[in-house]
Amino acid sequence: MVRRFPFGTDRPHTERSPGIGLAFCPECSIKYNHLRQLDPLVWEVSPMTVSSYEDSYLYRLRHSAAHLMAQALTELYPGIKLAIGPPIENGFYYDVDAPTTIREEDLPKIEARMKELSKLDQRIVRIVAADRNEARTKILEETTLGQGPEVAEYKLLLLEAVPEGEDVSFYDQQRTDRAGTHHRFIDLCRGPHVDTTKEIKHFKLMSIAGAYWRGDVKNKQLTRIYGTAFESAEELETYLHNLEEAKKRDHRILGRELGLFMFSPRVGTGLPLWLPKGAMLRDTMTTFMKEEQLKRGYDPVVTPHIANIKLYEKSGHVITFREKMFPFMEDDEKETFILKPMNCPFHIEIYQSQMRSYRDLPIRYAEFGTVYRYEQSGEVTGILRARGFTQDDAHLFVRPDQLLDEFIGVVDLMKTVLSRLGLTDFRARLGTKDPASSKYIGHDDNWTAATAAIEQACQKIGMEYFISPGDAAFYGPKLDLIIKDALGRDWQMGTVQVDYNLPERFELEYIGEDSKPHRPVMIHRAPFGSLERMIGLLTEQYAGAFPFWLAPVQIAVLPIADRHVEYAAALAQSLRLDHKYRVHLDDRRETLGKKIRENQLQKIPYMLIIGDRDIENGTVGVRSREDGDLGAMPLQDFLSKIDG
RNA sequence: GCCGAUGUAGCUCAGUGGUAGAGCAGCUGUUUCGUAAACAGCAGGUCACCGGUUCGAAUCCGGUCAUCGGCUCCA
Repeated sequence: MVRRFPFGTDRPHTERSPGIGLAFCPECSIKYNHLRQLDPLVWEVSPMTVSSYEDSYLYRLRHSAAHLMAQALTELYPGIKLAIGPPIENGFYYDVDAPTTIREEDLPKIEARMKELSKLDQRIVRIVAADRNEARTKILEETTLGQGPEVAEYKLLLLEAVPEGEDVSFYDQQRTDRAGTHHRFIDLCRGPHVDTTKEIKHFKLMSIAGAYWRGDVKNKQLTRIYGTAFESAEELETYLHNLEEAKKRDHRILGRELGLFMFSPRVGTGLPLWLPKGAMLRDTMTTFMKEEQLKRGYDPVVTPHIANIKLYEKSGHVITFREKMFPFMEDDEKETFILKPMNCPFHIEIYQSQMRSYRDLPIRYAEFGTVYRYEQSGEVTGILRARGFTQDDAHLFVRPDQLLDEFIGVVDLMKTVLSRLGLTDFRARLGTKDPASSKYIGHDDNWTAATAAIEQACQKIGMEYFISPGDAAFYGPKLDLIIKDALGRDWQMGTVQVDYNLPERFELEYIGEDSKPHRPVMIHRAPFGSLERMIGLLTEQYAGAFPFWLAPVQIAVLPIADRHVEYAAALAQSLRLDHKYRVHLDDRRETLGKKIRENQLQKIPYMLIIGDRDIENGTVGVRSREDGDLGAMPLQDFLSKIDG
């Protein structure tokens, strides 16, 4: 691909490796990797995609920024143990085991030292060890920079993890000062890096966090320092600005501003209270889903919020999730009850309440079931991760020969739902069993069959997915829809799970054509995932400006003066009763300007302004959320406008 | 649960050892208005909570709780 760029809008970012620069097209906001310069104005380029971020200059720059930070940390905190420091989606981090606590107030100091080190124009040189022994010696003698072998603790562990036959490389940041003394900072690293520290100019250290060595909670917790780096000051500035803007879209802020939901410490962590407008939103979404499900042959059921614990002992949930359940309701003399953490066992009970024939299947039980899970304190995040939430749950009991079609039907429903909600930016994740873990129940044969069913269904319906080992439910593999929030964090939304194991545990049966008992397969599914998480995410996606069909208030009627209130009230009531719109009458004695401002900030799709002229002519003054004042029009014209 | 940060009026925030502040919101009055904030007045806080240091603490120290950013986890 050859593309011509206006002079000055592109640039090779490193003279020493001209083949891998980056170009930016300002008109189309697309970044390109430039492959080759054909003449002064023309580069051969390829569009930069997510998968090639790893090959980009930016990726190397951030990786080098992590090393630069490690160098500063090594100087400022003698005895610090370096672990790993990779580039990540929006920057980089380095995990360290520091001799003293590093606080956020220390970041400016570290940043300042990085700036100095950057300016020293240290050459970054790749060194490949001849063999493992030499690598080991280098780690112990050179990367420790005379601080003693103990600072190499994590690097030695990393060396063991380098696959046999792969080069073991080091990157050395070296310079010679005016007195002629040679300085170096050498770190075990696969690379690649930029050529000199001077290239690392536009960076910022963002935050400090704890992170377990190798991501395992049983290991020591290290200190992780996050930073970001860009190729230009403008890009860094834009990134930081966008981050601030994204925070304004945070569902927790909009939830309060728009009157959707609230939390109260007197109620409890992670237990949302739904306010009138939020409750309206829930109703609209629930109604939509119920209608879709009725079209597709689901049967509604309703089950209690608590149950005898024995039910969950049988399902296997108590053993796996005891610590994540709300405290049990115990009475030594009587039964023990628990708040339900999920709905499956109830639907299984309903299935088992009578003999099922092969002719009855598939059976699809749907319920908006509110469940309670005692998430760890640090895990609760507004309504995206609450301790009480409502799943748009259903369980399908199907014959093995129906599994594929039923699974496809569910994926089709999910696609319908996503498209109706206007969510286009999602990924599908196939969570499979991690062979190394012992948390999974059931025979391998079942797991293989279930996983194959999902893959087959996805292929048939053209759903692209990526495989994530270890992300299965404990009873079966699953296909999850992953969507990002305003801050770019991934959230699991809708889910479909194929389950051979609970039917076995509960000894579910149906009588086949051959008059013999057979075992059904279960599909667990929730297209939204939960109402709470989906509403939180939609709030961020739309920045609170919900599409007309979802908006809790669709139309605000604004009388200009007291004498218009009666007419406006009648109009509002007619819109409610005759046209089934959700209408708010703003009859406060405020100026029109103020009412317009406030209803606009409430992101109401349409305002109808009523004054003398409108009453006289039978018109309404229409103001749209997106396009502002549309002027006066006959009511009928407004109605046909919003109907279309 | 762990690491780091934050907690002052309903909201957004100022106040670094000496009598708690502003804007918006609220209330009262005036204004009756044509497309993003009328005007005036009033009221509102155990400075998250508990303990300590001090003649004196919103401010310094310790603990607890909640929230935020991560880590781990997510049936």
